[in-house]
Amino acid sequence: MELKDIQQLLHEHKFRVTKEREAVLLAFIDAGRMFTPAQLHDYVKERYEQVGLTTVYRLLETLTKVGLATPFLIDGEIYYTFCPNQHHHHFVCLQCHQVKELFQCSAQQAVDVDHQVGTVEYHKLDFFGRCRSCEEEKHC
Amino acid sequence: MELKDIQQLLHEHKFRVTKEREAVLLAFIDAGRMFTPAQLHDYVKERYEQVGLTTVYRLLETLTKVGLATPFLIDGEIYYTFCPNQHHHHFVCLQCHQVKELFQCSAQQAVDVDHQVGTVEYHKLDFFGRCRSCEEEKHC
DNA sequence: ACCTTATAGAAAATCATTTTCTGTAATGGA
DNA sequence: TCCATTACAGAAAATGATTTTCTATAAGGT
Repeated sequence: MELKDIQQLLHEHKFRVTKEREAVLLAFIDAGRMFTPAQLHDYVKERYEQVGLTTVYRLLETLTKVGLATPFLIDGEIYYTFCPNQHHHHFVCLQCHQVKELFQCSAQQAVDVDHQVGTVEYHKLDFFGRCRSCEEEKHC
Repeated sequence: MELKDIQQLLHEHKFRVTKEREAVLLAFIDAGRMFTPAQLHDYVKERYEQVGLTTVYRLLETLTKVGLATPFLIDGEIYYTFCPNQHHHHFVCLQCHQVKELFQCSAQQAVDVDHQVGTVEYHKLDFFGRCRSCEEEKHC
C-alpha cells in the first residue's frame, strides 16, 4: 500500500492530507517499527520537519479510526504500528521495536472453532520476541 | 485455580496477602470480567469493603508481574483480565466485558512457523466480539 | 477567487497513574 | 508469644501523558 492509496482512503473519510500529516505518514511508513506518540514525534522532527506533538496524536487517532494503525500496550507504554492490511498479524521485536507483518493467518481455524462462545468480531494474533538481527548482536 | 493457590504464589514472590488484597482478589476472580482499575475499585467497594484506589493499582501491578493478570488496551482504556493459567487465550465481550478463557491453542502451529522471523518469546491470541447472552438481548 | 470546513499548533486543562510519607499490619525468628 | 523486620494501606501531592480550547491558516469544492 502506497502513500497515494492512504491519501485516498483518508479522503474517502473526509480527512485532509496536509504537508504535516504527509510528513508524519512518510516517517511512520518508512520506519517499519512501532512508536509511542512522543517517539514518532521525535522521529519526524529529525528526518522530515518540525510538526506539533498534538498533530501526531491526532493523526494516530485518525489512522486508528480508519484501520491503518493499531495501538499496543507494551510494558505500560502505548505503541502504534502501521497496518496497511485489514487482516494482519505482527511479529513485534521487544528489543528494537521493529514490526514485521505476517501474511498468513493460522488463527482462522481457531476463529471458527471458538465461534461457539459468541460472535467473533475480530481477533488479534501477535508474536513478541527478538528478531534475527537483535539476536545476532548478542546483547547481554 | 483457587484463592489458596494464588495466595501461595504471591507468598513465593514475597508478596503479602492482606485482607484488603484478599477482598480485591475475591472480587476480581468472582466477577469473571475485565475491569479498568477504577471499575474494579468501585466493584470491590460495593460488594466487599472499602479499599483505597492506590491499593487496587498496586495489586493489579503485582498480579501482572506474577502472571495472574493481563492488561488490555481497548478503546483507549486499559482493562485487566484475571489469568489463572500461563498459556491463555481469551474471548472478550466488547459489550458486557465478560471474559471467557479458552483452553485450546490453535496458535501453537503458527508459533512454530513464524519462528523464521525471530525467536518468539510469547504470543497473544485474543478474540473480541459479542458473547451469546449479549447477542440474545438484542441491543440496537 | 470564494466559501465552507478541517487542520495546525501553542497553551491550558484534564485525568489516570505514580510517588511520597506516615501509621499499621503481616511474617519469620527467638 | 513477643519482637524485629519488612511490606502494605491509604491519603495527599506530584507527575506526565493525553485531550481540549482557541485562533489563525489552509484545503477542497463550487
